[in-house]
Amino acid sequence: MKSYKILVVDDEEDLCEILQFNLQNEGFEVDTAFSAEEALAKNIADYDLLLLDVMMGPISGFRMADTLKKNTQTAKIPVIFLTAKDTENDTLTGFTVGADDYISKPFSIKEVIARIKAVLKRTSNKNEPEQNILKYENLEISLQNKKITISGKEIELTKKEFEILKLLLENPNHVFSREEILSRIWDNVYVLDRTIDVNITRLRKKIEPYGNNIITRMGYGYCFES
Amino acid sequence: MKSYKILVVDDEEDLCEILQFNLQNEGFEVDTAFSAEEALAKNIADYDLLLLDVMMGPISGFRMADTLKKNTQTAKIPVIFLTAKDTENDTLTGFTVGADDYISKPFSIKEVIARIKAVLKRTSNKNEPEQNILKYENLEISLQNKKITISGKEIELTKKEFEILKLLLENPNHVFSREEILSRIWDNVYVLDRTIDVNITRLRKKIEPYGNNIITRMGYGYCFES
DNA sequence: TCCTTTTGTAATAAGAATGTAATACTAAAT
DNA sequence: ATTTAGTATTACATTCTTATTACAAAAGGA
Repeated sequence: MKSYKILVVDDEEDLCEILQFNLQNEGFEVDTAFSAEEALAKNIADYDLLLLDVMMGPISGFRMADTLKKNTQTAKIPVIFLTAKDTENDTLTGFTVGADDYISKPFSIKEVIARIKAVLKRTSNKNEPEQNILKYENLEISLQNKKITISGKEIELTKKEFEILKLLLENPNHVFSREEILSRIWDNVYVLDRTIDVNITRLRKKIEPYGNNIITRMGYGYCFES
Repeated sequence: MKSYKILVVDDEEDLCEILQFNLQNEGFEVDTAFSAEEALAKNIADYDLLLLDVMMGPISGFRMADTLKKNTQTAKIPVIFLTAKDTENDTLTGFTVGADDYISKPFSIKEVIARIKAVLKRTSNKNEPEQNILKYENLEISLQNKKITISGKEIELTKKEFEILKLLLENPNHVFSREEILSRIWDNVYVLDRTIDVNITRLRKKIEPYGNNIITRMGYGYCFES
């Protein structure tokens, strides 16, 4: 069984060592960094989990996590924050940045280990079945599958049909002009407006009985009406 | 002023009643359900806010909220979780599921009411941050929908009718000459002045009882009088 | 490559929106 | 009062917009 790699980032060097020692004892691979800058110099994508101190140096743990969340390669790496500050406000900020857990100092090593294991367990499951599903009544559209089901029955849509339905369903009751649909879904915009009509017709037919939810707004365009 | 509809879901029936009684006293409309299943049987989309117990029956409040967030019709309804468990872990799940607030039992009714009002205030701005709605009394015109409603009842307008109403309503009490209306709404200006009259007539008829608000200024044009 | 599927186009049909003209009103002006 | 200019209303004609169909052209897979 592959061992997990953990990066500990904290400006208290003693604490880093203590954590490193104990976590290695638990079978994790552990690296440490004493500042966000030092951490960011490493290849973060290699790690399976980050332990970030909130209060340190010029770049706080929050800001560091924020940065990582914006990078596709590191966005999904679970983060546990370590902090002495225990105000609600901080807790909240941590969450908005996508913290997977939050540990207040002082903490027991046992607690840290338990949390780490919990987070790893949770996220290892999560990585796969990323359920991006849009629903309207019995109409479910799965963004990862590019498939839709109606009352559980699978319906095959072509790419264009799918994209149109997705666009409309993401903004129910919003009227999209043909120009808007074209520019959002087509790469080359050199197709006729009538093309949209045809695709709408095809889509409507396939998603019965929800075809009627795609409404024509004469002179304006189309919208999905809920 | 319309009162907000709140759904309370908790397996402690006593608590439900207490909340219902107190919230009704505050002027809310309140329904209760004693399980997620019971709640889901209702038309959730009707409610303006949900109070969800975390720990109940086979479907937890978290899972219920999760389900709702995936449905276009219910995704934007604010959720406040009620829980006896005050562990950080639960708090976390609550946020990821899109909780708008989080109240730990035991709580004071005053606190609950305050939180509800805060959340409603926050989200009521958010729900239609698209100031795409023009209003005059019970006449609402939604710019993204290209639709209008009168006392909640939907009225179908044609494009020209809609554009005229929009123009007038955006500038109440301003008299627009036929020339001005033409140049603003018509692409080719090669139509007769009388065309406006006809469109005004049609519009007036459709927006009863607000037809009379579109005033004729003899020799000048039309305006919407408020 | 051949075959299948997707996608775009063109032609036509259907339907809705809009414009026009004829006529009836209405309010101001003489 | 009568006239007149401006407006309302109606029915009808026209024009626009969309729906539908069949077919052609790309795009993709085996």
